[in-house]
Amino acid sequence: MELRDIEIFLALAEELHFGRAAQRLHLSQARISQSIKAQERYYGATLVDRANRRDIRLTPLGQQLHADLRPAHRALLQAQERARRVAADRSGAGSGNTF
Amino acid sequence: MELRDIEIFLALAEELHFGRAAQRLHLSQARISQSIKAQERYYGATLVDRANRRDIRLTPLGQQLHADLRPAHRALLQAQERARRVAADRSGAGSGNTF
DNA sequence: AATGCTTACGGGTCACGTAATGATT
DNA sequence: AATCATTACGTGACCCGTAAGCATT
Repeated sequence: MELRDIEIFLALAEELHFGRAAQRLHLSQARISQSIKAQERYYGATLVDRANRRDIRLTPLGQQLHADLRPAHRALLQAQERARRVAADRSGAGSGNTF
Repeated sequence: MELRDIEIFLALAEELHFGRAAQRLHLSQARISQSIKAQERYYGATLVDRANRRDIRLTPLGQQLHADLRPAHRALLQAQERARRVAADRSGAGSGNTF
């Protein structure tokens, strides 16, 4: 269970469509399916209800997971982005040297 | 940059010692070094100050990153754990069936 | 038959350990 | 020389795409 899988789940949860989730992440449809399947094994329950082929839906567990995971993932990205920005500022402009 | 790297950084930030961080995660010392080096490339700055061999220290950027990353990572783990718990409850006890 | 998810299969990448090297006390 | 971090190198694992399969409209 790595960050990439979490991003795949979040994309699917928001697109509610394997193909569009794949497009959004520049991945194959198969990869989305593989990852979701693995995550469902990991959690021990289905996250996505594939009843209709027209539009899939999240199970209650999937909805809960999405609600919990999204802000946490966002916070993680922001922490990284902030660090990169600070690093760029330090090395680029500033007082003229690095220490 | 995946979850495992973040965990390695967090362990090192708290242990302030490559060997102990390795023990804590059941990894080799070399792996810690490799991962931290990769992350420093990723962020474009040093995160750890290796001045003294006795005890290493986080750079200011490293401290900031740790402060930001730790709660985000914690939230992520909790989201996963909560989902697993719910899944276990649903399949185990309950009203007697799954739908 | 067209659309869309899944399964099978193969390859390139990389996480990781072991071993060797380097630096500091 | 003992301790601790880094570098070199090889291997097993897994991410991912392509292709084939299966189900629904």
